[in-house]
Parts: sequence; C-alpha cells; structure tokens
Amino acid sequence: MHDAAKPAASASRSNRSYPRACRLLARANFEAVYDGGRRRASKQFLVFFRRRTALDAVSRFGISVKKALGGAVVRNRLKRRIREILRVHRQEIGTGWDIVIHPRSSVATAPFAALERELLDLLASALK
RNA sequence: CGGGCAGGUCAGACGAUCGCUGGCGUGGCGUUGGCUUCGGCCGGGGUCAUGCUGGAGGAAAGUCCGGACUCCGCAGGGAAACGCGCCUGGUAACGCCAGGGGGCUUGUAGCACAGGCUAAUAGCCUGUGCCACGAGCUACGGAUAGUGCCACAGAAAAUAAACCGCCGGUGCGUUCCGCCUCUGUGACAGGCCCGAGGAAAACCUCGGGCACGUCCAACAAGGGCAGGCAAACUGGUAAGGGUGAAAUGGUGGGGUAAGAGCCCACCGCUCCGCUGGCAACAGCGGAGGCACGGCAAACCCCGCGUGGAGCAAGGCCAAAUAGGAGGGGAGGGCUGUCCCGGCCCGAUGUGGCGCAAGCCAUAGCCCGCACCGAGCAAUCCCCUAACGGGGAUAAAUCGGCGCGGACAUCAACCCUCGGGUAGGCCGCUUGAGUCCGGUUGCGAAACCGGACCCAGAGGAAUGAUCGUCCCACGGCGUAGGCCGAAUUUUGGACACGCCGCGACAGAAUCCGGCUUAUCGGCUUGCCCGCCAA
RNA sequence: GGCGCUAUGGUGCAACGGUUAGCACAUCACCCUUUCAAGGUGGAAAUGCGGGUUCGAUUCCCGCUAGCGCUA
Repeated sequence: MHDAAKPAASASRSNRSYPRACRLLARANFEAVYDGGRRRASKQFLVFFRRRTALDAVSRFGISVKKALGGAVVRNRLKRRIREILRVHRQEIGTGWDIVIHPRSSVATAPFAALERELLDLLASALK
C-alpha cells in the first residue's frame, strides 16, 4: 500500500483544500455511517460518525440537508457554509473517520464565526 | 420636471486571501492493454502538482402545453377515451404568437321616445333604445339532431296554453240597478204658531206644536226612460298582471267592442340576391309579419388531432456472491512439481440422532459372473525309510480382459458461453444556436451575408470570509441656508455622518411557448399635468 | 425525474349547481346535582387563495398555495 506517502504530500501542498478524497460520494457510505456509527447533537447540528477500517486514513465528510429547511438556494447556501468550515479546519479534526453532518434551520442565518466554533467543539468532543 | 400605460434591456461594481469544477498543455507517482529484435515503443484510465482558459437564470421555478431525441409496439378501417374549436397567417409543432372579424363592458358626443322641473313648443335632469368614436376584456363551432336543467318569487319558465283582468253575447225584464215624475209614510235644516229666559215687541237661546212648504237624509207603491248591469254560461283577446337573471321582437302612430304585426314608419330578426373581402364577416337591395328564451367550463352532435413510455430513455464494459445454458465428469481439489502420507469438497455404503430438511461418526472409492495370471498350502498325487523334494489344485486377496448391471438424465470439480447487480463509460451539449448588418412583410416571422462558440455537475460544482464604493429605502444625530405657520417654537424637502437592509430565486437531456414569483436601474413610444421659451 | 389524489367549524366526516352549508365529538353559557360525571336547553365557530362560466359555485373550468401517496 502507498497510503502513507500520499497524505503527507497533499498536506505539504496545502492545508485548506477540500478534495474529492475526503468527501463521502456514494449512497452506501452514508448508509454505513447511519447504521454502524454513533451520533451527537448540538443546537445547530446533528452529527453521525463512524471509524474507518484504516485508522490513519483521511477522514471523509458528507452533508445532508433535508428539503424542509428551504428551497434549493437556501439548501445550497447551508452546504457551502459547512463545506467552508470543513475546508479551513480539516487538519484540526482527527483522521480515520466517516462523518455525516445534518444542519438545522438556524444555520442559514447564524453568523459564520459562531457556527465555526460550535461545529468544531462538537466534533472535538464527539471524536475523543 | 413629475405621473400613468405598453414594450425592450440589465440583474450591484471593484479588490484581497483561500477553495470547487470542465477543457487544453507540461511534469511526478503508481496501474493497465497491445506490439516487441526483450533494450523498449505506442496507448487507456487514476491521482497529485503546475500554467492558460471557461463556469447559473429571466424566470434556471411550476411541470401546464408543443416538439427534437431514444426505446418498445404497429396490415388496413372503425369505435372508445382524451384534447382542441371565429378567420387568415407564422412555425418543426402548439392550447403559443401576429393581423383581422364578431360579441360584451365602459367613457364621450349625437338622435328618438317616456317621465319630472320651469311661465315656456325653448332649456335642464333621469331612464330606455339606436348609432359613431376611443379604451379594456373575450375557451368565440352547433340550442330548428336529440335528452336534461332553469331554485325562490311569479298568472305563467318553454308545445305555448291555463288564471286574473279587459271586451261582446246570454242572463235582460213593466220584474235587478240607476235616473225622471206623481202619490203616500216619514223627517224638519228652512217657514209659521205657542211657551220660558235674557229688563225687552223687533233680536238671541231653549222647549213644544203644525204640515202651508221642501224632499237637501230615508222608506213604500205606481208610471216613464238618452241609461246601466251581478253571479253563472259562452265567445274574443294576449295590451296589462307587484315577480324574476330571463316573460314569446322594441318605440311611436293608426285601428278595434276590447285588443293584437291586425296595418304603417324606424330599428331588430329570418331567408334570398348582389357588391367588397383569401376568409371570418360587412354593406346594399328585395321578400317574409316574425315561425327561433338561456345553459354545451350539463350529457351530447359536428369538425380536427392524438400509438405508448420517457435521458433514472437507451447503449457499452463489468467485480464479488448466488443462479442459468452447453460440454467433460465418480471422483475432484490443495499441500510448488513426482511418490507416500495428510487435509478439504463431493457422491456412496453402514451405524447413530432428528418429524423432516439435514447433522455426526466411520469405511472404502462401483458391483456381479466367467476366463487368464499372480497368490498356492497344513488339501491331493508322485519320489524318498524319514527329513525333504517335485507336480496338481481350492478359497480369501490383487491385477488384467470380456460380458451383464448400476451410472451415463444426479453431482463435487474443470472448460466454454450468456443474462446481469454494485460500479464505471457513452448519451452530454454545435443547437429549430447567439450577435451584427441587409432585404421582404402592417406584424408574428422568413431569407441572405458576416462574426462567434457561450456551464456540463452527478450526496450534485459555479463559492466562502473580509474591505472599499454605489443605488433605493428606513431609523438616529448634526448644524448650514430655503419654504410655511409664527412669541419662545414647530413642520417639510435639501446637505453631511453613522447603523440596518440588498428582489425573486440554483442548471440536472435539449429546445419553442404559457403561467407564477420579483427590490430596483436604464431606455423607446403614447397620454396627462406643471414650468420656461 | 415522472405520475396521481386531497383541501369544508378545534377534530373526524356529509352535502343534485338552488333555504340561513348538515352530523358527531370537543368548546362556551345556563339547568339538574351537596359536588363531579352523565343528562337536558341554548350559543359561538368553517368551504385554502385568486380569476372565469352561470341568474346563482362547496360543487363546473383555469391558475397558484399547502399536504399526502405511487413509481423507478
């Protein structure tokens, strides 16, 4: 296996990217997290998480916004703001997890800095 | 300058930092296919870095219509079902668009009639009808093909008749009513007489009487008459009948016993003809007194159209696992290869357990018969006195061959093939394309020429954070000039600063429309108001 | 992505195009009871929104809004 070399290379390149490798891309991955993982909630978020088989692999994230939270514009904005948090702070979150984030309705209007702090605290306490 | 209507167009700008994603190029890493002279060469796709370049809309929305495209189905005709429906044109097509026609509503002006006001044939107001012009709306085939419905109210709601009313006749006559006259009863407002009171004859009030008089109130009988007529019956009418959304053409005049298109004028309607128009339709003329209420977004009739499903269509590649088809196959596989041994799977026999499917243990890898060979004695025969030797033969067992049975159609396993899931690739964005110019057309649009390439994602990109500016609005504050009321004071727009807010909304195969949502900016045309020249 | 259905008082349901939109439960007031419950009497309360057809619309037609379901 050559996994050991690749994260080191990408980490040296940049620490604020959000490439395809760290996203959940298939329905089966989401189902695995829902079925086999634990969950933790806060005021603004609901988080599902599950260990990957390789502990030193890159953590992968998925975002799911239900239709009741608004139209397509509102839902897209929710996902973009969460992606931005993950993109900037991805290195501070531990490796080897699959994480699915469900935002609640107040995420669309809350200030960005508060959201950032709350999500990071939630993930830090959950993945301990 | 401001406002309104209609159309077109734009969809905050700039910058910094960090990202996502398509294309083209370069490089690194690992992977895979083909060819090979085994040195390599040519590709495919993945990932990472880097350079250049592109990255939401006018509605991307709703999914209401119409197409392109794809697959499936399909001899022809009809029916059913669904949709559409004035005419002409545009278009790939449409339920869309353009132009035209008809209808409805509304405004203005005119004419006719009715009613009211005023001294007034003049004028004003209201209502009805007709016509002209302007604006808006219009799912706008057929109601003499049929069926159905039209509540309440009203005489009546669809064949036009019944009812009330109106009118003629019978009733009808010396007999009912009315009127005239005479007589009588009766009455007494008028008249006369008497009495009482007011001082008082005349005057006034009250009471009583008379019938000369009068029939103004009433009754009876006789005579007469320009008269009238109930109930009921019969006939003529459709003018009128508070209603209603709608009442069997409308208005005016003539006419009549009363009336009526019964007759006439104008308007409307139907039919015919002519003219104009491609047509819808319009105009004119003639004929007909008029026979035809509304609803088809009620059933329906007529005409036209429609095969079904949809890019998650459809096509290609294809892991693991479990099925399928064909062939081989009672043994097979693994332990690198050979032998031995061992293990696993399979089927078979036996035993045990279990209702059963099946599970566990164990045995050996098909069985029977005949023949041949090996095996060959302690059996038989021969030699030997004996030990011993020689020969023959049976059975178990092993091997070979033949025949028969089992198997061959079940099965581990092997080979080949096919469908196909996850997943991947194509479809996928060059198209009824966009912009500019010209020509034709009232226009929708069409044609010609030139230029250009303008998102292709797929748990789903096209952004996040911050700063500066801009526009409109709201709030607060400041002090400056202006306007209005005016005693300090207060209101309005302008100016400056700060804060807040920044429309509707996100491509999902692609187009043409429709509908819906939407803060505003710019611009074109028309109309209205103000100011200036 | 495609297709279909529904919307009526607070709730669950009715209503041929034609009264003042009906029924049950709930709710409010009064009566009954020592009180509560039950019972009785009376009241309030609704056609999702906007247009159109019609004399007249909950009903018919069109467009929105919301909810629900089916399919792959």
